[in-house]
Amino acid sequence: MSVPHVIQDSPLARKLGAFVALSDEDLAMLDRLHQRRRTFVAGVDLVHQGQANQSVYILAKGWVCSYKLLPNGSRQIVDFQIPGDFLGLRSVLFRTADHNIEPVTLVEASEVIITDLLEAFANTPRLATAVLWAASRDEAMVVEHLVGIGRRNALERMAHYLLEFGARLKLVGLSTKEGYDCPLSQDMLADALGLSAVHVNRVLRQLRESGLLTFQKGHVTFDDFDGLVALADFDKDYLDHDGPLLR
Amino acid sequence: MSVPHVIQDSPLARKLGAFVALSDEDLAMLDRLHQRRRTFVAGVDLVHQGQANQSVYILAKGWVCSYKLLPNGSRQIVDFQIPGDFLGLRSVLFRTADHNIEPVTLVEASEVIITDLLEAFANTPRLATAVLWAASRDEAMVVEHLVGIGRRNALERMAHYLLEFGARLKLVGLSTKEGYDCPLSQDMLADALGLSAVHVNRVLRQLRESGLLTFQKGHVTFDDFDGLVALADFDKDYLDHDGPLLR
DNA sequence: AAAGCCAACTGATCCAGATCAGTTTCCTCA
DNA sequence: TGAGGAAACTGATCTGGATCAGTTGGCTTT
Repeated sequence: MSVPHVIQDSPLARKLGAFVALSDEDLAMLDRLHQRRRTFVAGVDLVHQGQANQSVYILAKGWVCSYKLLPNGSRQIVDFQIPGDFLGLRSVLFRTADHNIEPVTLVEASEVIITDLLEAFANTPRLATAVLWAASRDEAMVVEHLVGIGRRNALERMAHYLLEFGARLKLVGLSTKEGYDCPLSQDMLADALGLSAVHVNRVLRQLRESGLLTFQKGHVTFDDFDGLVALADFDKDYLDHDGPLLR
Repeated sequence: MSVPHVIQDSPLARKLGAFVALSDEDLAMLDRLHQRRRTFVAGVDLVHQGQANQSVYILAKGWVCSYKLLPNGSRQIVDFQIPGDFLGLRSVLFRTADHNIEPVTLVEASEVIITDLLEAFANTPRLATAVLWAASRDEAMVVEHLVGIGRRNALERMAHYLLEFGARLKLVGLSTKEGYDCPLSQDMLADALGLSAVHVNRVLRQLRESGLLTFQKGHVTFDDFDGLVALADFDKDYLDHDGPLLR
C-alpha cells in the first residue's frame, strides 16, 4: 500500500512503532481500534476489584493508576498508565480482577471491544506481536518496581522511578532529556514507592538541593541526567531492548 | 476416550486439573511434554540475565528461585517456583531476559522445546487455556508480593508469604492445613521479603512464640491457621478463583 | 477580598528494622 | 572424633523513614 495517506500518530502507534516496523495495514487497523473515544474524570474508579470487563481501553491522554487497598487502610499503587498504554488488557484475557484502576487526571481513552481486538490480532499478526511485546514490558516494569521497593533506599527509588517515567514518556513523545510534565501528587508517589508522603517531600527536596532533578508545579526537570542515572543505577536499555522473539 | 489408562499425576497435571477439567487427550499430551527429564543441582544458575532460551522447563521436584542482583550487592528474589510451575515460559515467549534463575534444592524438571509446546497448545486448546491461566496467576502473585513489601510490616509480610506457599503447595499435593516442607534458608526469605536475615530470624521467633506458626528444620507448621490468616489478612481465594474467562 | 481547601512543606520525636559482632547448633567429611 | 563450615540464633546499637502536629502557599468560590 504505497498510496499516500494520513499516518496515524496515536501514542500507541508511536510506542509500538518504536519496536516493530508497522505496515500501513497495521496502522490502519490501529486507527480503526481508536474509534469510540471516551472521557473519564479524575478520581472516579474505572474498574473495581472483581469486576469482569468486556472491553479494553487504549489510553490516549492523561494518566491512570492501578492500585490495591489493604484493610489496614493503606494503599499500594502497583503501576501508572500513560498515553499509549492499555488499560485492563490482562483482566480481559483472564479473570484477573485483582486491582482498582483510577484516572489521575482527566483521561481520554478509546474503548475497544474484546472481540474487535481479537479479530485485529488475527488479521494483523505483527500488531499482535507488538502488543504482546508491550504487555511483557509492562510486566518487567512491575518486577523492577518490586526490586526497587525491596532493595533500594528512598532516594534511589525515587530517582529510578522518575527516570523510568522519563523513558516511558519519551517513547510516546511526551518527554525529553530535559524533563516532562507529571501530574502525580506527592501522596501518590508515596503510595507507589512504599513511603510516607512526608518522606517523599524530603526526598524530592534532597534531589533538588543536590542538583539532580526538580519536581515542581507538575513538572519534572532533569538537572543532571547522568548523575541521576548513576545514583539510581538506572539501566536505560531495560525498557527498550530489541523487541520480541516471536515473529 | 473412556478406555481405562494410567492417569498422569505430575504436579502440573494436578495444578491445572484443579481449575480446568482436563480430558484424557489433554493428560496424554501433558504426559508427552514430560519426556526429557533433567536434573539440576542446587546453587548453579539455570538462566542468567540476558540469556535467550529455546526451551521451557516444567518443574517436577524441588524449588527454584528467580532473582535480580543490584550493583550495590544486594539481591531481590522476585519469586520462587515449586513443582508444577513453569520455568522460563515468559522469557521464551518474549525476550524478557531479565532475571536469574537458580535451583534452591536438587531439582528435577522436564525440558520442553518451544516448538513442541506451541504445537501442544494448538492441538489441545483447553490445555493452552489452563497454562495461560496459570501464568496469569503467577503474575497476580508478583503483584501481591509487591503490595506486601510496600505496605505490610515484617510480621504480616512473613505470615502472608508463608501462607501463600501453603496455598500453592496444596494445589500440587505438597501441603495440608497442618503445614509443609520448605527448603528455604532465612537468607533467602530475607532477600525475598526485603528484610535482613537477622530480622527474619526474629520475626520467625515471634511467630513461633505467639503460637501462630513454627518454621524449623525445613518444615513449616501452622500452629494456628486462622490466627495467621487474620494477622496476614490473607485472602484464601485469590489464588484459586474459578478459572479463566477464555474457554 | 475574604473564606475555604488542598497540596506542599516543616520541625520534633519515635520506632521498626538494619547493622555489627559475635555465639551456638548441627551437619559433613577426613 | 574432631575439625571445619554453614545456618540459625543473639544482644547491643544505630538509623532511615514513619508519625505527629502543625504552617505555608496557591487556587477556587462567593
